[in-house]
Amino acid sequence: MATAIKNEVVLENAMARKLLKALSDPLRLQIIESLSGGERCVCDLINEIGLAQSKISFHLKVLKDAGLITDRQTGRWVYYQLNIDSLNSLQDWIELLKESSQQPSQACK
Amino acid sequence: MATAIKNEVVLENAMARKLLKALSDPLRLQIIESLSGGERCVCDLINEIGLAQSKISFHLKVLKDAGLITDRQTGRWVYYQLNIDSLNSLQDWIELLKESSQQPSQACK
DNA sequence: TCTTTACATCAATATAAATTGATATGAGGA
DNA sequence: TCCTCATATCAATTTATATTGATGTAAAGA
Repeated sequence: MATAIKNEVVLENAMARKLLKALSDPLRLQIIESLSGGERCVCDLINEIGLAQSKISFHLKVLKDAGLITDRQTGRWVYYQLNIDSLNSLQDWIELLKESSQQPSQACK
Repeated sequence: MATAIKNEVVLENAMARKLLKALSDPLRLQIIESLSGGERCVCDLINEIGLAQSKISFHLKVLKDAGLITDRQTGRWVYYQLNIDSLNSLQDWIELLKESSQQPSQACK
């Protein structure tokens, strides 16, 4: 495999790692699923999910640090949105995984 | 939304949750990436990854319980393989997330 | 039947991550 | 300027998860 391509794959893996970690918490998934309907401000998320504000803020930060969501401030409100690019990367990563995964093993002996 | 479709989405979410959780550990990702090259027996995984056997076994179990991999025993060897169906589900789930995620929020006031 | 090999499981411990309740920040309005 | 509201951050604690080293199991060969 050419070095350039190999580096790409390694990068892709590192990114996937971050994204998957961020997606591994049930509350964060609730947030993600809520944002999948479109941009939301924190106050709406708090109402929708019905949990402590500090909790929501904490998890929003995790998601943002991973690059899964972006934010935009308007006055006192902060609006969050899913970052489509990150979702595409994740899909690409999965696609790569599938590619030659069905090849049979050589028998151990 | 029709009940049948809604239930499907809920199911999809529950499955995604399990898969993402299983994928959230770096060692498990190493295993997954190794298996992305094709079926492997545990002994090969241990050599490739270079870590304690009990550790590998533990994480293989987590991955298997989540449905991400399948196993097949032949004599004393157990071969693991990625489960393509689970990867497809995950891709579908991501696809659904993307669908209407770029809709703008209504302003808070 | 005894031994070895490949793998799984378990109990104890270590590590990492989430929750809680309180406080901080910074924008806007009175 | 002072107050309120929306959100972020923090330290202490709780809870969840991974690691370790030892032991168990089942297949195969001597």
